[in-house]
Order: sequence, then structure tokens, then C-alpha cells
Amino acid sequence: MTEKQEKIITAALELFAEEGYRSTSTSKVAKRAGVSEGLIFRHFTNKDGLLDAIIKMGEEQAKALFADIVLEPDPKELIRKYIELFITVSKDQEAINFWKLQFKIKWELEIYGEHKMEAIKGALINAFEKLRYNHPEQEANLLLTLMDGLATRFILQQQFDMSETIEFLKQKYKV
Amino acid sequence: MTEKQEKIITAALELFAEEGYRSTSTSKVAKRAGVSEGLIFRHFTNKDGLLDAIIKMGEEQAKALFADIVLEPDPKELIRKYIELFITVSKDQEAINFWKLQFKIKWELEIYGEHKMEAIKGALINAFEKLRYNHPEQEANLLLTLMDGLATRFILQQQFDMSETIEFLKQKYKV
Amino acid sequence: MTEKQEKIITAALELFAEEGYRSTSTSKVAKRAGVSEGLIFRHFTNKDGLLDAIIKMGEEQAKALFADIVLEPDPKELIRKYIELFITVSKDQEAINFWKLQFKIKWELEIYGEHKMEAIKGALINAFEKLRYNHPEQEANLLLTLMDGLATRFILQQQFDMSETIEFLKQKYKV
Amino acid sequence: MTEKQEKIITAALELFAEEGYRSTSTSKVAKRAGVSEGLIFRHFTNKDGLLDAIIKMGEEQAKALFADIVLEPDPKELIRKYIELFITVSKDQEAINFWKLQFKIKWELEIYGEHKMEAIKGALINAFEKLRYNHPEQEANLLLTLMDGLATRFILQQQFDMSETIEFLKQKYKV
DNA sequence: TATGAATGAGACTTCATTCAT
DNA sequence: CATGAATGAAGTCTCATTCAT
Repeated sequence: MTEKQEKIITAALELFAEEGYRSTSTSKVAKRAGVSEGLIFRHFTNKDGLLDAIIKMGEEQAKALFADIVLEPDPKELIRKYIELFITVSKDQEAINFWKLQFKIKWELEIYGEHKMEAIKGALINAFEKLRYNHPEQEANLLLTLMDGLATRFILQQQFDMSETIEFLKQKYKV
Repeated sequence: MTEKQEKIITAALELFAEEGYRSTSTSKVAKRAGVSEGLIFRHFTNKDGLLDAIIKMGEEQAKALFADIVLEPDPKELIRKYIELFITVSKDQEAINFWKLQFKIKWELEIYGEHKMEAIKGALINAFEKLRYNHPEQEANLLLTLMDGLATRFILQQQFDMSETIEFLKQKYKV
Repeated sequence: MTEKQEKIITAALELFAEEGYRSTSTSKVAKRAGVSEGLIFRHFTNKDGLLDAIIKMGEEQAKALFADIVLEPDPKELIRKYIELFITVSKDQEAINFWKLQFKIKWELEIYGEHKMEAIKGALINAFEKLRYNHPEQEANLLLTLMDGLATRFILQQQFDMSETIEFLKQKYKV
Repeated sequence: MTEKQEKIITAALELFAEEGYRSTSTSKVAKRAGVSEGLIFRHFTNKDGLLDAIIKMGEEQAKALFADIVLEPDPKELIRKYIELFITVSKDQEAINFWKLQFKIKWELEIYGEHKMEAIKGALINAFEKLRYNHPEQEANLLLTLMDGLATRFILQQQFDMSETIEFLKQKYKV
């Protein structure tokens, strides 16, 4: 990956996350990256290819984040880590952008990356089982749904105080 | 509102909800509405004006839905009604479209229609207070967040079984 | 067909015939037609659509020309008319352009519009039969081939004197 | 001429002949030649230079083919050789490509390589004179024209059976 | 000699919007 | 009120060509 390729990716990530995929023109990306527009197409074939490249990078990042959660042996710790996921994310602007993009893309293209969640879901079910919850699968589903809502608010609602909700959740789940 | 105006609104609502605002051209709207493209501009000034008109209609609908919830005197009943909100919605394709559009717009334009939620939030806090929950505001917030997540999954996830989660929630809140 | 549509067709015909299909940009066409570039796409969908429209017009013209030949009952007269085909064509600049375009397209897209020639071929075979030639089909084929060569030279060779060859041919076929 | 230069020429010849000059990008040529795009420009200055080089090579080939015809002392034999020209050509894919290219170029750039034909024309006139034809020059012209048509059909018409026409011609000219 | 990243002009196309009818 | 022809700006993409390595 050359320096300019990275500049393109960075610029595109920012813009796609800020303004959405459709609303971001390749010329805007090129301008922000300080690069000729043609170069985008040389490296990524077309606008979709650029998006794919970014999404793939995001998936790598997500994998790393998720791995730490999924592989946690202690069930309480696992749930805590999952609940605190966005705290980790919110400390890194690029990570925020990746998540923003993931969600924006979901809505723009109506794809709910279900398979990515399977691992987390399995781990949560397992954790709730270990903790002797009565309906582990439904508890897992509920928490996943809740986190979707949390992400929505975290990204869209300016004054949303995430930490308060997270603390409350940890209390609820006693983690 | 003339017949053609309504046709335009209906067509635009469908298309905006299906494909997003940016991705829907005014010519597509005109075609689906069976109307000349110029007419859209005569009635709604520009594409944004069309969107505004639709959003306003959506708000009217939402108000009606919300009123029934907010004005419910029995706290348990109120919470139940709120939790079952999407069951009502899911029975009417036009209502689904309105909600889909609301969410798509949120994400495309990064506007989280906070004020619309204030009334519901107040009502929920009040209900949780009456039911002697320890942290009524945080409970309200949590439920609101959860419903955002539920909406996300309901709209985006093909095989998502909403009713199961709703039953589980009602059990949790004993409503 | 509106006035501007006709202007587009005329301009495109000239340019495609002069410079070839690929080498003619839609913006050139628009400029020569005195029309906005977008209008081309409104009326003809895309550049190929414009070409198709022109080709279709050319086919109409060709049909008219060919009908007069094919329907000729007198075999000598039929052959004479066919041989003199290009004299007719050469009197009308638009007709010349159509033929030029037909041939250019043949070479650019490697399509030899065989079916168009079937009627002429049949008529020629018939004529040669009536005139008791020994190999009517081969005679017809030869004459068709010769006319392809004549067209090539007529269009490409600046100083080619068509009339001389035509006279010589008429003499050969005693028509 | 280095090995890579030859690869470029071969690739370009194929592509120009198949798809035309304008429609073939230098990057396609580079890809088919298995060579970097820049190398084309180092060796041939620009795309036109590449075309020139190919045309020059084609002329060399043509000269060799034509020499054998032009230098033939026996007039009947000369005419026969000329008529059978394409049989020789059709046995060698590269030769076919050269001819295809020659014709495509003619049409794309509207150049009728007249001077190349002068030698053949002179030889044919001479042959027809020796054979006591009444109008040797016109006979020569006719045969040249016919061969243009034959080439057209040979290259463009999929199911054209050249040999049949050639046999018929040889019969006609008693060669 | 050879590569391949990089450019900039220009290609085709879409689209919101205007306007004469 | 309604149409649909027309526009112009902007969008995605291609391509010949240059240049540092």
C-alpha cells in the first residue's frame, strides 16, 4: 500500500463516515487526499471498490476488537467487555469513523452484516448460560439489540452521554 | 392535497424508504407516480421540499401513535403499549415505510429527532416512577435505546423475529 | 421528433460518418447540434441509442432505394439500376453520409449486415437466371462483392472516378 | 528490435485488428504483451508511433506478397496469383491480422493507401494488354475494385466462402 | 532498459431544476 | 394545473502520457 493509497483510504473513510457514501463524490475524496481523481480508479477500480477496501479494513479492526471479547473465559468479564465496547471505540477517531461507516452503510445499502455478529452472539449465549440466566439466547439477543440502539444514539445523538447508560447496564448485569 | 400530489408523496415515500433519499431521482419518483417531473417542482418547490412534506406527514402519523401511548394513565399499560409499538406499525406497509424513511433520514442526514422523543421519555420516566423503579430516568433511557435497536433490526434484518423479543421484554418488565 | 432531436441526429450522422463512432464525442455532437449535451441522453438514452436511431433511419432510406431495384421486373433494367445505385446515392449528401456510416460501422463493429442483402441477392439471381447466365448465383455473388469494392473506393478514395467504372460495368453486363 | 518490443507489436496488432485503433487502450496492449505500460512510450513515443510501426511492418509484408505477383512474367499466371492472394493470406493468422488492420485503419482514418496499389495496377494493366483485352486499364481497375470487395467480405462476413468466388473468378478470367 | 505510480484532460452519463406551451 | 423538452453542473470513469525509481 503506497502512501497515496493510504491517503485516499483515510480521506474516503472520513468523508463516507461524515456525509455518507452516495453523498461523497470521488472528486471530493481526491481533493481531501491531495491526489488526482484518476488515481482512485487506478488503485480501487471504481467507487465501490474503494468502499470495499475500507470495509475490509474495518472488518480487520472489528475482528481484533471482537476477538478480545469472544475469547474471554470469564462470563461476567465477557459481558462487561462487550458493554464497554464503545468506550474503547470512542477513544480513537479512526475507529469511530469505521463504526459510523459500518452503520451508515447498513442503512444506505440495507445490509445487516449478520454473520459478523454470530460469534459475539454465541459467546454471549454461552456467558448467560454459565451465569444461569433462564433464557440465555433471548438475553443475548436483547443485549445485541440494545447495543445496536446504543450505537445509534452514540453516533447520531450529539449530547448523548453514553457512559451513564453503560454504567447503568453494568449494574443491571452485575458485571 | 390533490390526487396527483398524493400520488407523488406515496411514490416518493416508497422510493425514499426503499433506496434512500439521495439515491432516488425525481424522475424515478415522477415515473412511479405516473406524473410529469415538472409537477413535483410545482407542488413542492424542490426535492428537499418533497422530503419535508413527507417527513411532516410522518410526524403526524407518529404523533397519533405516540399520543395513545403518552396519554395512557396506567404505567404498566403504557410500557406495554410502547414495547408493542412496532407490532402496530408492522401491520401497515405505509407505516413501515414511514418508519423506514425516518430511520434512513436519520442516518443519511445525521439528524436524531430528539424533540420527538421527549414526550415519550417523560411518560416513561413517569411510569417507571409510579412503578417504584430505582432509576426511572435511566430505565426510560434504556428502554428508548433498546427500541432504537429493535427498530434497527426490524427494518434491516431480514429474518429477525420481532415478536419473540417483544414477548421477552414484556415478561422482563412484567407488563 | 422535435426540432432539436433532428438537429442532434443530423449532427451525429455527419460526425459519425466523418470521424467514426468512437472518435466522435457526445459533446462534439451536442456542440454541432447547438444543443446541451444532456439532451442527447434524454432523447436517445445513451450514445449507442443515438447510433441505433441513426442506423434505423438509414435502413429506412436503404429500403426505399432497394425496393425500387428489387421490384423491377425487367432483368436487364434491374441489373442496371443496381449498378447505378451509387450514382443515385452520390447526389444527396445525407445519403452519402448514411452509406459512409453504414460502412464505417461495419468495420468499427465488425458487423456485416447480411440479412439486408438477401433481398437484393435473390433479385439478382433471378435476373441472371432470366438472362440465361450459366451460374446465376455466383454471378450475383460476384456483382454484390464488386459493389462492396465500389463502395469502398467511392467512400475512401478521393480521386476515384466512379462513373467510368460504372459505364464499363454496364457495358460488360450489356445493360 | 528487442523481445519486448516484438511482444508489444504483436499484442497491438492483434488488438488493433480485433477491436480497432481507437477502441484499444495502451493499457490493454501492455497487459496482453505482458509489459509495463510505460515501455510502450519509451519504445514508440506515443500510441500513434506504435500504429506507425505496425503499419510499416504490414507494408513490408505486403511488399513481399506483391513482389511475387508483380514480377510474374506470364500474364495469366499473374492474374491468377493476384486472384488467389487471399488464399495465401488466409493461411496465416498474423497475415490475416495485418490485412484486417490495414482495412480497419483505412476506414477509421479514411486513408486509402493508393500508392501501394500503383505497382499492382500497372502490372495488371500490362497483363491485360498482353492478353489483348479491349480496355486493359478499366479491366485492371475492375479487378482491383473486386478484390477490395472480396477483402471486405472475407474479413467481415462470417460464413463467406471465399474459395467458391475465387474459383469462379479464375474461370471467368480463364487463368 | 523497464516498471508502475501518478496525472489531467476529457469521455459518457445523471440529475435537479427551469420554462414554454 | 400539468406536461415534457431543455439545460448545466456535477458525477463516475477512461486513457494517453509523464516521471521517479
